[in-house]
Amino acid sequence: MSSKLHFYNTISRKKEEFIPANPPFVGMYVCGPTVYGDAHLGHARSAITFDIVFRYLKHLGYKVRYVRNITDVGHLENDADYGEDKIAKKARLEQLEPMEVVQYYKDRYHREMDALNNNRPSIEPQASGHIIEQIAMTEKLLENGFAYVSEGSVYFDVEKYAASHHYGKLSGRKIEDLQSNSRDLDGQSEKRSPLDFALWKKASPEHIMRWPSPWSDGFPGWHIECSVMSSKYLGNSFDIHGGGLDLLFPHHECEIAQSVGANGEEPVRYWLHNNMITLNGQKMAKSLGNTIMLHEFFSGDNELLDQSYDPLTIRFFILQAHYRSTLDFGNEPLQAAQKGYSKLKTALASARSLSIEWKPESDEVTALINKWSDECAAAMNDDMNTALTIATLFDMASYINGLKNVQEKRIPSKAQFEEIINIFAAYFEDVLGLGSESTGSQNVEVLDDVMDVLLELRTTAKENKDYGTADAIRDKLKAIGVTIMDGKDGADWQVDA
RNA sequence: GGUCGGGUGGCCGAGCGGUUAGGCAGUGGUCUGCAAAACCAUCUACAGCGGUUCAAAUCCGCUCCCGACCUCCA
Repeated sequence: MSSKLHFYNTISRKKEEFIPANPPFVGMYVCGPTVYGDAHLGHARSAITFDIVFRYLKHLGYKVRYVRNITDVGHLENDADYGEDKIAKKARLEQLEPMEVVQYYKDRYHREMDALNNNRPSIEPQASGHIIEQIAMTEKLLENGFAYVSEGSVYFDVEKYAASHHYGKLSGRKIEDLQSNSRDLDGQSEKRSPLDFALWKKASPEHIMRWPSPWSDGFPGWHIECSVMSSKYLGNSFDIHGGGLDLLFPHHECEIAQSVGANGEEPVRYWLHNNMITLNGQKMAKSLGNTIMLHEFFSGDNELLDQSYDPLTIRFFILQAHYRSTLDFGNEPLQAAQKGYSKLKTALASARSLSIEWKPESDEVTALINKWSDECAAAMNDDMNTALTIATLFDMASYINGLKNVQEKRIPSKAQFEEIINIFAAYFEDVLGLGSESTGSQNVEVLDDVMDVLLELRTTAKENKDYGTADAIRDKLKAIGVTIMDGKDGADWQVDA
């Protein structure tokens, strides 16, 4: 196998071979959620995308430290909400402590990400726990002459920085264009240039989330937490920075400017951005009011949804598209995903319990195994083309299912079949995270025994041509979500997704 | 307006110079007491118009649509 891992690096706009700075260690930072509301499908796509990076790098043998922040200090809002901290606003609305709101949504976020089978990051730092470091970095930027104090707030001086560095290198923006396009926002009089962004913001009197600083009682700016927490846990220069495409500008551009301005080092070697999920061709966003919350998918409780969807169906749906493409949501595609996913899951389960007459090892089967193994690796290595990996898994599933047919000639040896299962499981479960966790082993065993009893009764009924009873057993089980499948040698069953 | 990215068969989606992508749906079979599942076979494509090339969904140009960012956002 000759293919090597390549990522599309946003900053160079090309696929590049991934070579960590300090192998076998890899540092990855991903922009996490603002915990003042529930997660929607877009949050799921980002989390799943970088969970795949995390899992695949580990699969390749790297030691990965995955840092994903929790934003809990709030940021400025425009319009009527100008100057008000998002979390504080919500808190007043609900008469809760701000940190109580944070805790509530953080817990829900974790539960939903767990349900999607995302591995937890290695470190999940909160912005509120790094105020001291954010103040320190702001001081460093003031010292280095890239920031200025104005009315108790501190701003990054973009023009000053741009005189000696390339501001816009990530997003491909030109500073002249930005200047001519900038809009008039309130509070810009404090800034020397509309392009400047806040490092520290003085809190208005009604703003309850606030911390003391050398400049004012206030709160950190929007971008500084990521620069601070990534360098704290991964170093001034680290391998991978991930996030949604919508964060490219200004957020990630500002992160580069801040880090370079403070530390004099280019912070990130590979920039990875996942694309958006669209609904009727438009992206899902809070501001557009067309978001569907994750818990609504799980419960089906949204008028846009025909039914509820299993979290792993959502995961599969997302992985069937490449992470850099937009993915259009719909009930029909989601239902297609549900069936396809179920097919793969069932194929793996039946492979694990398959017993047929094995043949001696054959070159033909060995060639197949090598082909599948290479295809899976090549697909993942090519900028994580999970859609292609899944296509290979479908090939393997067809082969596995076909082994029961008498006309199948390519019967493997026992060892070869075990290798096939290992490859399938390595990608399906470990890399793509699509294996469903078996819950409560003891209950499962009891259920197995109970089902054996029922199937035995039904078989007896069938032998007596008592199809009424046989069908009644099948129908009633179907009604509670268990499907009976009659086969050549006995019946099989599965719990519906 | 500026800067990017798209338009693939009934639906979703890979591919980005020569090979069946794949899934779901449809059709015809096999199997089955019936069903389900599974397997086999099969049908719909590359927005339009030009150009480059032995060869273009894939490269170039134009046209028409659509989206993203520039503002909190995955």
